[in-house]
Amino acid sequence: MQTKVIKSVSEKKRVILPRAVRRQQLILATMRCISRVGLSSVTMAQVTKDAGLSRGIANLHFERKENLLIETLRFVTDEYNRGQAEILDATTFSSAAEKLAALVQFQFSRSVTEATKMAVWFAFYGEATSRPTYQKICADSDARAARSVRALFTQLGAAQEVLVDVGAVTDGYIALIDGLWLNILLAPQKMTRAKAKRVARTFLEGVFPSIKV
Amino acid sequence: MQTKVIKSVSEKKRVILPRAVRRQQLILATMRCISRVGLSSVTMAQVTKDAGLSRGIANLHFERKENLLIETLRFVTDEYNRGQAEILDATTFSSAAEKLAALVQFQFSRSVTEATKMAVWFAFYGEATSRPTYQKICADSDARAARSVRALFTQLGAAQEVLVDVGAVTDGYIALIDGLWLNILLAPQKMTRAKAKRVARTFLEGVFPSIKV
DNA sequence: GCTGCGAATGAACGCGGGTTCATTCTTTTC
DNA sequence: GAAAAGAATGAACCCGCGTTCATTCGCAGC
Repeated sequence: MQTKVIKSVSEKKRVILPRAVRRQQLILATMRCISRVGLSSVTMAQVTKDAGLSRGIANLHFERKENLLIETLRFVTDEYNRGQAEILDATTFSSAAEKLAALVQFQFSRSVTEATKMAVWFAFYGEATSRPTYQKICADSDARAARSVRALFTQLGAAQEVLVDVGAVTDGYIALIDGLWLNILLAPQKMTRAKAKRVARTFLEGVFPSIKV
Repeated sequence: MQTKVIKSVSEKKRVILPRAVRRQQLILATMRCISRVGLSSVTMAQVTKDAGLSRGIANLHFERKENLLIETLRFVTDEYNRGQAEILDATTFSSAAEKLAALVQFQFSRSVTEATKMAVWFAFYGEATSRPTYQKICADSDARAARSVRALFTQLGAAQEVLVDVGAVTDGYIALIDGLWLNILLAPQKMTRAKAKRVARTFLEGVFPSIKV
């Protein structure tokens, strides 16, 4: 049989790779599986199969399924926070307004809003109420994100002639973004990335009239 | 033993109630369980125990667990939509601005934002990507809610001197509310109902300057 | 009061999924 | 080149959960 020949050639070449690589492979596979079947019905069998690895490997590198899930959440939040910080901590922008434009661009970039990541975010949000660990990771990530946005908004507010309530505006902006992401996830054909950007810019131009985002 | 006496008195008095009552009991129990342990680990045993009923009764009234979950989602969305429609379809408000104020009041009322309901909403949102049935129910509910908000905003926009992009403002408002709900769920001590209302009103006064919400 | 119907019960079943571990294979060290 | 270390495998185990169903019990009709 041809299949047999092919199989015997490609079959079972056991590869050994560093721990960090395996962990990432499994995390990425977990993300794909969550977006495909949902957090509540992901199985280790699916994840390891998707990663092209054997059944027992997850336990070797993560011990328990719960750890793999937690690391997956951390992976997504860290990646986002790093990306956002890269913009907001940068000193190369010529103005605060430009930095703000870059932020919006980033928040609705393909890499942030791609279906599999959005699905993972909200899957964990949905479980956060009942899982202290998820709750903490989400809350910490949100707090970090909010702090740096607030700093930027304070700067922008100072340049305004009209007094703005920076606290309320920051909370509002964060909420707006979360809500737009949710919309993109639930009805992607109704809420596109372009439309979402427009909505975010409308909000920002409303509160900071002097700038054009 | 006293306990024994009490037990033997209160024990196993089998009660028979109409189907609709049993279904609602189970749905309410499901909501409590989801908010306590999360959608991904609710079990039928927990639900029936929480409802104070026997193991098999859920299958008697819902056939499969999945049906009970779907009905629970429908229960929550229907309740919200009914409440919102009651305000937006009313003809007793003396002005559109007043109607808007009532809407905000409703959206952050205790009954809408109570932890158990929020938890249920977002638990299903999180699974919606991978479950067409959930997705459809959520999308339909959102669309209905958006339609009537849009109608109100169109009215309000017409009364403005400055032209507003009603579409973008509606999308923005809906997203803002969703985001605020998410914040209330994830960090209730940081985002209170009062604060959320203030943020929503700030947004509305920004886009409809002529009115005070 | 008796009977039949259907609501309610909960013990039992079977399966699916997480976890374990003996074994195999690769790499490193001496 | 041998041996030790440890990465990777996957069959097997066990537990928990959804579902079934024989049985019990309350109530309406006669």
